[in-house]
Amino acid sequence: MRNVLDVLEERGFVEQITHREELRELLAKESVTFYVGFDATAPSLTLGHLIPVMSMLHLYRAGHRPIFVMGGGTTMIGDPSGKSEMRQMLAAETIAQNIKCFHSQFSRFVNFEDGSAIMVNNAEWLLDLNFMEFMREIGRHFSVNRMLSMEAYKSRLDTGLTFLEFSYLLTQSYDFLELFRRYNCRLQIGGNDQWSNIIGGCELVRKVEGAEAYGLTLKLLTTNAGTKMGKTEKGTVWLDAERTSPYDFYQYLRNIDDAYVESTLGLLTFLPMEEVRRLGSLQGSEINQAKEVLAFEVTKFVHGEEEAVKAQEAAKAVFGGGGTHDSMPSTTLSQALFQAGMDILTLLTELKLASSRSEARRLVTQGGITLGEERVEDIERTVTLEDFTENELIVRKGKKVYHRVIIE
RNA sequence: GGAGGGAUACCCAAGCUGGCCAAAGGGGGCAGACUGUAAAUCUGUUGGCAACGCCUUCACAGGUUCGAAUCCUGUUCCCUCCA
Repeated sequence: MRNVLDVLEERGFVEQITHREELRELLAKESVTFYVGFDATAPSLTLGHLIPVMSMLHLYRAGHRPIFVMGGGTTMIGDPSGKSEMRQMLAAETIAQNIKCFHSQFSRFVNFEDGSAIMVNNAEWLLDLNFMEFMREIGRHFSVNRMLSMEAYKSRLDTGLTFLEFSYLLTQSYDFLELFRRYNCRLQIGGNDQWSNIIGGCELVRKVEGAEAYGLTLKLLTTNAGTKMGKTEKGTVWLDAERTSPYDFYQYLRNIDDAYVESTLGLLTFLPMEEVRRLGSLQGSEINQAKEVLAFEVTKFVHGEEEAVKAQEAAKAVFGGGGTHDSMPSTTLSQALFQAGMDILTLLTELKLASSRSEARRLVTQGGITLGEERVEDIERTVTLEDFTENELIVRKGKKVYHRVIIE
């Protein structure tokens, strides 16, 4: 059997590793407990979280034990890494609620029942810490001189950094120590922006416990604009179907840049690498096949096969020949509303295709709105029952946003 | 605690000798052309509305003025230097 570390590297997960060879040997000879921390700042995971989750699953399937650490305690502080401003602190109840949501989402991927995977909240040990004890036991191991030279803090030095944020490194490092003590956790994985926090933890475990602890950082999923993947103009791509429909989720991946198809396939699917490379090497419009595979596979993984098939069929119906499909976003409106006719601006705002009448006006004026096959050119255009075919009307905004209006 | 600097639309950032400012420029977004439901490029657009006008915006609350993002006062927050 192949070494998981090789698998992770081949699939493009790994950015940096501490003690690579040692870690590789360890992973080969025994079941290793490892952890990834998640900040519970929202009630759902996002597409971006899928990278750490996938890396965890590769390890999980190779027989290692993952700990999903919920940042119930650290979320109350806010990590300054990679952020230009201090994060807003969340209320404890909100965090607790978010953690519940995370738990149910993770449960789809791993089994917490049989102990092969663990979920804990670091609030358990962080909230009751005694400051003086903490400083004497933990604080003494950290050099401020070194911390100040870290990339994570440098950028904040001129814009301002509170001590609360500065000590984030200590609290996260302490997590690792605590997890080592509780579960013999030996490896911490995180995004590359976590590198300094991770090293902090490794070193702390080594200093205090004299044990071998390792760290590994993951590539951050980014689009070519440099923005974090999974963050779109309309906000975040969520894994929760209520927040991002399977159709939109599918479409997001279906529309990914050519340049990222291969790497994303490696990271977000379990397809064999030969297949990933084959799909990634497709040229010209051929690569659309690869995008379909990518979108389908990931949607299937997150929402299940049934939803994935529906999303795919809906996409094909829409983009293939102007057909319609049940999975297409739709809105049902009363027939009475169209009896006298509804003006196009009202309809667009009603369907949330435009956030204001001004925006709707702009869209129409610029030729961005199509009703069925007809491009709307007049902002005075009124939509009546005659525009519907079998009680349906497809409203299109731009090239890709389709919305089905159903009357009853 | 003392001295100084700052707060502008989604973000960055001009304006700050008062009217020509719904506010330059860039980024981002949206739309159009091209295309492959891609990228790059080009074009338009980007506070709201009963829309050639009106309303609400330039940290917050007041004031001066015919008129304020621009001047004055107070408040809050942030930064820098000194202690």
